[in-house]
Amino acid sequence: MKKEIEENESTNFIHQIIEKDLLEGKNGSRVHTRFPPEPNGYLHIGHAKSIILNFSTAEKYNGLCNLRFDDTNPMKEEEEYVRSIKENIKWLGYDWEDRCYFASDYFEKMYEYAVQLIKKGKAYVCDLSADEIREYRGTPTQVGKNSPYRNRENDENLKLFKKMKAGEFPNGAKTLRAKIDMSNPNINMRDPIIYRILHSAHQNTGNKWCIYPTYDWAHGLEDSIENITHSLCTLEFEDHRPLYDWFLNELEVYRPQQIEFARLNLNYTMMSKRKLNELVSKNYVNGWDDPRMPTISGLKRRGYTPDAIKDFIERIGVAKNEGIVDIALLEHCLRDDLNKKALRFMGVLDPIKVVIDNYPDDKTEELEAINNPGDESAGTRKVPFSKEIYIEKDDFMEVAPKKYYRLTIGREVRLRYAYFIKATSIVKDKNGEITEIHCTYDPATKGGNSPDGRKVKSTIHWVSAKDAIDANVRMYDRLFTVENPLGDKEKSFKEFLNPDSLKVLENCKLEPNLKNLNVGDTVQFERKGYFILDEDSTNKDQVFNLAVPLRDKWKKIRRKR
RNA sequence: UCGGGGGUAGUCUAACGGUAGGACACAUGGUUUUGGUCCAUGCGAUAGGGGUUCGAUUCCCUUCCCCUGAGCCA
Repeated sequence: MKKEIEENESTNFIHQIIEKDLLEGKNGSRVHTRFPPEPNGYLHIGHAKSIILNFSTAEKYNGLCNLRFDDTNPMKEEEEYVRSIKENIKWLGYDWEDRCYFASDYFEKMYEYAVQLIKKGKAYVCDLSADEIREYRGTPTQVGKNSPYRNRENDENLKLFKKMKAGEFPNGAKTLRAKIDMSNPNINMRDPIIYRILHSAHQNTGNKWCIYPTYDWAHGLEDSIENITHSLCTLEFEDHRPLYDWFLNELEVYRPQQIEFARLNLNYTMMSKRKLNELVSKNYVNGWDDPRMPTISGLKRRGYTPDAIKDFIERIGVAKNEGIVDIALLEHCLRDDLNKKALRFMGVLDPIKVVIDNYPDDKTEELEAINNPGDESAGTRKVPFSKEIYIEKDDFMEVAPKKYYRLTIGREVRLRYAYFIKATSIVKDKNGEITEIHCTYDPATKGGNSPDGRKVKSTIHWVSAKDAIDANVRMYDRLFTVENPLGDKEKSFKEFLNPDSLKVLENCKLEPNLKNLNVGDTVQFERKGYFILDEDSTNKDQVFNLAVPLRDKWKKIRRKR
């Protein structure tokens, strides 16, 4: 066991704690984690960090990880979110087996525990209003004062609590509070509320309950009931740990260990569920799975793979420093993964016609192309070639700057897997726009090799005009123009939305082999980037989403000038 | 000045008293039928000040900076 652990190179402070516990035989040397989402929104990449941490930690130590919905607030939660959360976790490649639980599964038990706490004299029913409770609570620098209801007899508390449960009081009329210490410097310990009255139907329990447990009361109990060993959560719950411990200790039940880590932040996007919701509801983006969204559904539709996301999460590590990770790392992980897996094709995104004057009018050749230069087992394919082809507009320049290696009048370049061609003349329309480039080809260079050994400065991609298939390609860019869209106190994040985050190219010409793709397949368009076939495709028209562009040295050179 | 947490290259992260290392980013060169990939090289950090020690990112003291907490949200 120990050897296994040492062989695994990735380490973080949580795993160090676990390994120490294992060595000491704590919890019977068992590891059991859980991922506890509230079903009140879609999961984002920040949640992916938690999912991957919890599931992979369990995996690493031969333990288990539960999926548990923390559904203690019926006002905000919906079945639809439960569905999407399950789907996202499965997509990431994790399996909770038969251990999908709901906080609401334990409502009865939680109620009994509350009764127990009352009987112990450690909880009381309070009649203070929300405003009054706030006043009595004090401030960080000022102690609170006891509620006038704090010293009710246990029997009266019990009676009242039963009436709360029976629905005899309106919302907000009463709460059940833990009796701890109104002068505790930790505000969470100043007689926290553990039950509130909410006459609201719950998606699981219907109208059975009109009192609902608060997070602090519910969460530790859920962990305890499920025999969780290590309860991993984000830093903002650090202040709640004393309360987590207090409840379980007072109840004298099994107490898991809560460990807090820093949540993930990414630049040029944001993780706020509420604000992401606003982008969706006000149509700044096209739904939760818009490929520009940092949601797991959005990432999936963008063309991200579970492997790339896992690799990313592994690389950023787990610590207690709150940092902002560069989204370039996420993109790198995707390229890294897709470079190994994606088949290459030629697609001209912004086409201009090239006529090869000395090529026979009606001839079509099938030329052999390599599917993945890094993976011989991916094989080869045939690509049709003919007299008229399309190339990218920016692969030709009438006046070529110094470091421009591509096609220009008089210069010879290679058409990938085809022939060397040399530009001879251009045709322009009345606006001075180039409409056609005329070239000659060298028949001896078939396949792209020159028998006389002459070199060419660049290789460009192309598509046979008469064989091309049409497609729409959605070019995505970062959603925001600034690293931290929430970082400006005066301006709304909406002012930093990138107006160019989506550009639709409607006249793309693709090699015919792409016809056989299925929705969700990801490919590389050579020299351009990785693209995924989107679900909006029809039999007639394919729609591709840019997942991530290839690194582009020429772009850098151009930018410098 | 109340409580809790945190400060290691531009970014994220390791080193647990013993050569400050890795990844991304950036830069330069090589290979290349993708200005991709790959390979090589370079750049570059312990917030400040004291102390303990043969030796401190690590332990102690102190100053500074950042985050977080006053929901019947989670």
